[in-house]
Amino acid sequence: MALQKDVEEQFTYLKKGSVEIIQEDELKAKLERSLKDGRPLKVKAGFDPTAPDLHLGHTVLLRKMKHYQDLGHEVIFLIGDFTGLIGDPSGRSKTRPAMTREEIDANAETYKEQVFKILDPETTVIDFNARWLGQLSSFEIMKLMAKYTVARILERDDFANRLAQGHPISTHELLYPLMQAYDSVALEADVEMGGTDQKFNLLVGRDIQREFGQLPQIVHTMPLLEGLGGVEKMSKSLDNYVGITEPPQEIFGKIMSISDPLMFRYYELLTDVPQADIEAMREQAATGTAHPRALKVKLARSIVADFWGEASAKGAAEEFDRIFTQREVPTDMQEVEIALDRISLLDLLTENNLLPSRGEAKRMIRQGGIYLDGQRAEDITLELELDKQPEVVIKIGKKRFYRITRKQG
RNA sequence: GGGGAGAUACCAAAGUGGCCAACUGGGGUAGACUGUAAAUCUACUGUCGUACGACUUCGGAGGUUCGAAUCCUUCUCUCCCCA
Repeated sequence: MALQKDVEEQFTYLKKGSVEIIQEDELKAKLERSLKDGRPLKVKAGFDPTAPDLHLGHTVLLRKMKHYQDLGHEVIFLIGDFTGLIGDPSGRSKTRPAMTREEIDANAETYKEQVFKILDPETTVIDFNARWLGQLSSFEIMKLMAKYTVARILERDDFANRLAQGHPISTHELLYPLMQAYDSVALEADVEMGGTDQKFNLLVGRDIQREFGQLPQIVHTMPLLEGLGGVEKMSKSLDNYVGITEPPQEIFGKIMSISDPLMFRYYELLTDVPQADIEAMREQAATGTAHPRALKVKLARSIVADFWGEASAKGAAEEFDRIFTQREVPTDMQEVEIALDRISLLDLLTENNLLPSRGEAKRMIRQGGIYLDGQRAEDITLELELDKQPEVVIKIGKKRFYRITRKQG
């Protein structure tokens, strides 16, 4: 397919949205050669198996990987099952807990199911680095370690910071960049992609490949997507993420809750809307010719459509409007069945894990955060009479709805 | 190997025998205002009881004391300096 496209055209397509390509002229040269020999480039990106669910942050990178595929290159989705045993120190101020074999396997499976929402299932190669890292003898590891110096490893931001702040660094963590670099050797990667936080690791890959007599890979970094709060990067552990398998309604709602500045950032990284159009929207929002809310709706729809299709996106938008603009009850909500005729509100909330403790539930009621069929619950001692009223809709906070029903039989 | 410092709730960080369920900041949650935006304001943020209150928490284990996050012993972990 696109191996016919000329080099400049490919390069422009690949560069869009990227933070850095090291070195640009080397990439062009590689594209040139690939075109001449009819041999696709090997593009590698490693994924840590800690997050069983992909979120929008990952899709920034995946979208770019897809671009390589669009051009006919070979994309290798590398699951770091071996390095996951170490725990990537990237962006961490603490040592990441190592995972068990079982956890890694389970997570890897989940990954495979999800990446194909973005990547082409026909051409994507999925690999595991335990395949070669697990085979290395301690002698070979020593030889690998001999190829790099402690000072250079400690240059890395994460390590330098942790050292400066007196946080512990375990010795095995120092090996992480070398292991990842060796992946590139084993795969003979032409390009390695990653978030900007990966820059150091990716660069080590170049050095180590050179040591092994290979042409150094191109380092291609993408921005890190900010999480819903807009400050920290999107991550599962911070719970500020939008998972790509989440239901349309959830995704839509989460996107609607982001701030305006963040919305434009998301436009840049999560849609194919051209940069010029984004700037125009920014202008319109600032001058009041367009309501920011409308722009956000458009963004939310676009993202939902990526994973669930246009129809679901439309449905999600309508549902959102119904609940939050017209303040009606959602059409679908989680059901909770109760096998009692009477139950106190507190028991209901805590025994079904709607809230973590009775104290929390009381607090919510006192603060006016609990609604029953649209009526604010004022009384902590309130009892529901399910024998008289077998169905009641309970709203917790702004966004959580449950349908409570009397269990029959 | 030697010497010193430290481990407090989600994070940071006070507290060094009773006034400590533990200052303060951040984060989070709820409410007001809104566009489920931002900013702002208010409240809450260990468990249990409607509540006066009770109970369990300050790295682990043991001890001293009427009483311990605070003192002692020991264990685990971390950082710094010297070699």
